[in-house]
Amino acid sequence: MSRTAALPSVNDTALKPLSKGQQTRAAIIDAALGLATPIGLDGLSIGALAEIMKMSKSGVFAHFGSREDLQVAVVEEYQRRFRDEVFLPALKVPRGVARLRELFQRWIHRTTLEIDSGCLYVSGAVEFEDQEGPAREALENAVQLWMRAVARAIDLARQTGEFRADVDPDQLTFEMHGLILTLHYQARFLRDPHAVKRALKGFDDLLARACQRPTHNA
Amino acid sequence: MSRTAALPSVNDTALKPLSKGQQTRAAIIDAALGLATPIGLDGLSIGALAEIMKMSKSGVFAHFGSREDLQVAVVEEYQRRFRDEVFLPALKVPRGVARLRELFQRWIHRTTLEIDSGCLYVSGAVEFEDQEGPAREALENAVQLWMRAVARAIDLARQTGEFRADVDPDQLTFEMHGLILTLHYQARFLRDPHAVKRALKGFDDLLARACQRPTHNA
DNA sequence: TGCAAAATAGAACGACCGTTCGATTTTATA
DNA sequence: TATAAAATCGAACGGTCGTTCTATTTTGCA
Repeated sequence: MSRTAALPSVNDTALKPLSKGQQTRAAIIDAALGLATPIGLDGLSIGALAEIMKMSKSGVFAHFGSREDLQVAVVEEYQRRFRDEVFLPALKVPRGVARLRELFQRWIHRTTLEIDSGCLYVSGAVEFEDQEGPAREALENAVQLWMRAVARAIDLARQTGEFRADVDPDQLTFEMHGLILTLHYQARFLRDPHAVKRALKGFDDLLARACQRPTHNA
Repeated sequence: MSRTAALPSVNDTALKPLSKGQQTRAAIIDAALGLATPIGLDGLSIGALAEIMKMSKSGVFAHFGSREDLQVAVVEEYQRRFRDEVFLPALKVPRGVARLRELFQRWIHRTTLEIDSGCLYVSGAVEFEDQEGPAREALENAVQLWMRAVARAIDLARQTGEFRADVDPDQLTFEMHGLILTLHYQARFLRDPHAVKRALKGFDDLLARACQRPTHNA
């Protein structure tokens, strides 16, 4: 309840050196993340988590009011890392196509790493499709925020004049998301070794289409 | 074990009018499909299934040697319906772009219906990413078969000369799959009302690109 | 119609789940 | 260092799960 929207940075390194409780809590969340990314948030069990942490079930449980709160904490930590690895570094690249390209490459790179570990934004979306509650809300907020960030980067590429004026940021975001999702699907489930190459090729085609001056219709 | 690859049609209507056991088995699978599409194959519980069927747990269980066999049966039934609704009808359309378009439209249509109910090829892929066994194999076989069917339809559109000669069927299949996956994601999880429109627009762009004569490089 | 075979029921099992509660240990502070 | 607070433990709870048994009922065929 205290920081649903704030999402303070990991690098906030406040002067206080973290109490014992806070640092075990952080360690639990870290372990939970490693457990939830392959199996999913639904498969996350407190018993298994306790075993990894070499703690009692109730000891782990006490750090979160409920399993649901644990799931929310895991989602927020995942979001934090995604933001730090993908979004923030890309802001250093000048706005326009260059930044969008950087954004997508980092997105691809992270997805590539997740071919072995799994992606919470994918598994979570499937698990919480029909299921309401705070965990779903946290997940949806995180994804929506990221989608809007991508659309904004596209819009900036249009404002710089690199993209055609009639490029629809939401449409292009949709198609980029599609490339990521099918990359994940083909590589992680179907074990297709060519998936990364295909996603990059697809993105190049999208860029070419968004840049090209209108040569013809249909 | 008896029909892993055969997958006999529902319309095989053999002369024998189905024994009592066979028809309750079919009814159970039907109910299981309705239960598994929203929740997933992992969430499929024999207890819940028994309640729906108004049978005892052991009564339901007896029709399948194990929960795993039940999952396989559900996947095969899902595959059968997908084939009957999407693939087979499209074969009546002449090969080429027309048939490919028919294929995709039916695919989209089915995905649209599944915005409320869920898709086994999506939820199953997530659930069985790291999990070996017959259920995963059945699922992977079904999806691979469908991917190959799409790629074949694309190749035929190339052979008719409608598509450029350098169009890569697997690449285009990859991108079409992406449109479907993000349609499912955006519509079912994020509840975006524009998702269908975006997927259709994306497909039109893919077609235009595959048809157009090489006007420039860059 | 009679009878073996098939289908279903019902109870019980061990395992794991999230959660609660009271006791105990560890931490942080005055 | 004493002491209140925070952290952790251990046992137990009710629940659901897949699965296994043994009866009992229902089916289908001679």
